[in-house]
Amino acid sequence: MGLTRPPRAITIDDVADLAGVSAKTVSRVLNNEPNVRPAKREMVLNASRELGYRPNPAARSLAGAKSFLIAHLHDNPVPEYVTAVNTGIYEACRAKGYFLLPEPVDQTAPDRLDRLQTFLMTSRADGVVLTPPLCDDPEILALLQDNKTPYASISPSRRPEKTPVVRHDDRGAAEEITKHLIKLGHTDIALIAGPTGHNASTERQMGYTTAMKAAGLSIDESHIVAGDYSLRSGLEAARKLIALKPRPTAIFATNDDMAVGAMTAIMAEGLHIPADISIAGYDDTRLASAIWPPLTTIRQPVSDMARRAAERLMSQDDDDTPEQVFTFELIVRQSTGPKPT
Amino acid sequence: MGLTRPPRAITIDDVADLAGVSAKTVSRVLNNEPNVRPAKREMVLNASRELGYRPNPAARSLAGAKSFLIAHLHDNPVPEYVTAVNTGIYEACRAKGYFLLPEPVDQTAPDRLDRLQTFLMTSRADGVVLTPPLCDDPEILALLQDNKTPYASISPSRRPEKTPVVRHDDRGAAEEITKHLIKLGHTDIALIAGPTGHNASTERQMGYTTAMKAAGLSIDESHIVAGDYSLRSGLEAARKLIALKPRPTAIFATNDDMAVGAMTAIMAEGLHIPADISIAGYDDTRLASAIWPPLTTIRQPVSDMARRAAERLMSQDDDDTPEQVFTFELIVRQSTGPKPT
DNA sequence: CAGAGATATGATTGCGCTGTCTAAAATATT
DNA sequence: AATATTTTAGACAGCGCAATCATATCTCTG
Repeated sequence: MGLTRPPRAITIDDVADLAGVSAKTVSRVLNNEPNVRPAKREMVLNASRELGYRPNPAARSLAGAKSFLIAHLHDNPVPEYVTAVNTGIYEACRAKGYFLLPEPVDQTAPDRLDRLQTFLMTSRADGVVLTPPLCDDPEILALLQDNKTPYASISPSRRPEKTPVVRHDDRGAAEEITKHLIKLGHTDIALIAGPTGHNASTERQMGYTTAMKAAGLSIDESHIVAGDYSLRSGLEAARKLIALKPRPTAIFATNDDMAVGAMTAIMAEGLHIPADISIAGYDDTRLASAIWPPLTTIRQPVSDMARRAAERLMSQDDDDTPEQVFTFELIVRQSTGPKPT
Repeated sequence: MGLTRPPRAITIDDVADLAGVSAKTVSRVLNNEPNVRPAKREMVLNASRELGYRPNPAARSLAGAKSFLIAHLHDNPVPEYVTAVNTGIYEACRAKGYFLLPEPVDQTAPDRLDRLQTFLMTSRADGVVLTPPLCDDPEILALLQDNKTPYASISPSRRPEKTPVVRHDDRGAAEEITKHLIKLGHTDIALIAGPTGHNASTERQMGYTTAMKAAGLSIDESHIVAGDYSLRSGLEAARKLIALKPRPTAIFATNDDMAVGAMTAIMAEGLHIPADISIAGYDDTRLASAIWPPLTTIRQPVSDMARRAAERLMSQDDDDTPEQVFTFELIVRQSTGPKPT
C-alpha cells in the first residue's frame, strides 16, 4: 500500500509540461483570467484533468495574498441556527473554492476583542459573516473595520453602513401568521412574546398587533404574555392564558420552543389541539415537525440568507443592493384549525 | 481611518531584526524547537510580543508542508450533535494553533468519494475526525488511507486498526439508567428502542436487558417497542405502551426525542409524570432540560470525546492507548420518581 | 502590405516561512 | 590545556503559486 501513490503532489509545472505551455498560462486558465486562446485553454484543462491536479491552497494564498477562507463568527445558543448558517456559508464557499471557518465568540468574555483580533490575524480570513448578537456589537464591527476585513451581517438590528446585510421580514411574517389565525375564525388570539430588547422579538410583536388592528380586533392586555424564548417560559405563559375567561382560542408563540411548551401545558390540561386551542410558532425548528400535532409556523430561510451573505463577501461587484430582505414561508400544519364553535 | 494601519503585515524578519537574531531562530522559538538559549528565547518572545507578530499561515503551510487544518467530516441530522463535536474539535485546535474545517458529507450521494477526494486534496487537511455513520463507511476509510490522511473516529461500530478511537459506554449507561428506575421501585419497565442496525441502539438495548436480568425482572416482549429516534415514533410507541394492561410504570426511551414524544402522549392521555409514569431519556439534549418536567437522561461527553479525538490527531506521540472510552453521566431530573402505589 | 494597436504567452521574481546544512560557541573529555 | 563532542545559531534554498513585466503573435487600419 502507498507505493502506488506519487511521492510528491502534482504541481502546476507538471500540468504546464503536459500541456506544453508555461505555468503562468495554466494559472490563467484555472483562475479564469482572460487572454488565453480557446485551443490552449482546452489543452490545459485536459492536462489538468488527466493529472487530477489540485492547486496547493497554501501556495495560492501566499502568492495571491488571499486565504480563500470565510469565517463565521457566532455566539448563538441554538445549535440549529448555527448549523443552518454554517450550511449556507459552506455551500457558497464550495461553489467558489473557498472554505468555511467557524469561530465561536463569547460575547460576554472580557478578552473577546483580543481573541478576535488574534483570530483575524492568524487565520487571515478574507471575510466574515456575522450573526446576531455579534452583528450588533459596535466594538466588534470597529475591530473588523480596523483590520480591513470585509464583513456581512445577518439580521442585524441596526444596519452598518456600506456593508452587505441580509435579513428577513419578521414583522411581515408575524402579521401573516396572525392573519392565518384570523382567517380560521379566531378573534381571541393570544401572543406569547419574546424577551424585550430583542429586535426580532419586537418586530414579531408588532406584526401581531398590526394584523389584529387591521382586522378590527381588539387586543386584550392580558392576552399578551412575555416569554424568554425557552420552552419552559412558553409552558408557563400558556398556563396563564388557559386560565383566562374567556379562554383565547388561539395562541401565537413567537418561537417554536415556546409554542411546544404551550402545547405541553395545554395537553396536560386535557385540552386538544387544535380542536380546543390552535397554536402557532415561529422558526420551523426540527421540533416543529417532530412533535404531534405538528406545528404551524414560519420558516425563515436561514441557510439561504447565510449563503447570500457569503456570496456577497466573495463577489467582486460592489454593493449594488446593500440590504437584501428574504421572504418567509408560512407553514400550515395541524396545530392550527378553525375556531371551536 | 486606515492610515494608522501598517501597509504591510509584520513578518518574521521584522521580529528577527528587532530581536537581533536570525529569522530561523525566531522560527525555532515560535515552534518550540530545541536548541535555543533561554536568553535569546526571551528576546525573541519580547520582540514578537512587541510587534504583535502573527505568522502567516499560508507561508507556514507552504514551507512546512502542513496545513494546520483539522477537518470534521459529518453526516448527522442532529444539529446539536454536530455542534457539540465541532466545539470539542475547535477547542483542541485552538490550543494547538490549528483550525477546524467542517465538511458535510452526504453518505447517500453517489459521488461522495469523489467529493471527499477533492476536499482532501484542495484543503490539504492534516487530519480528519469522523463521526457516525461516516466512521463505519469502509470506502471512506479506505480513501483516507490511500490519501495518507490520518483520521480519528468517534463512536464507531467496528474499530479500525491502528487509528485513534474515542467512544462512550452506551451499554453501561443504559444499564445505569435502568438500574435507577429499578431502584425507584419500578418492575414493569418498558423500553422504546432505537432503529435496528444502529450500533448505539443495540448497545443501549443490551444495557437495559442486562440491568433487568441482573435485578431478576422478567422482560415482557410487549414492553419493548421499536422507534426510529424521532419524536413522533416515541409518541406512537408510548401510546402502545399506555394501552397495555397492566400498564408499565416506567419507560426508558433510548433517546431524548423519543422520550419527549412519549411524554406528550402520556400527558395527552391525562396521566401525570412521574406520578403515574416515569420517563427516562438518553443524550441530554437541549430539549431534555427545557421541557417540563425536565427529563432524567444520560449525558455523554460528546465535546470532550471530540476534543480528545482531535488532540490525538495533532499529537506527535504514537498511539499508546488506541481506544479511549469516556464515562457517561446519569442526570436525574423530575421525570422519574417512585413507582406509584 | 506595412505599421500601429491589441491580444496572447512566457521569463522572472518574490510571497513568508521552515528544512537542511554548515559554522560558531559552549561544554565535556583526556 | 588541548582536543573532542555537543549545543546553538545562521546562511541559504525552495515550498507552489500569482503578479509583473517583457516579448511574441495576431488583428486591424489606411
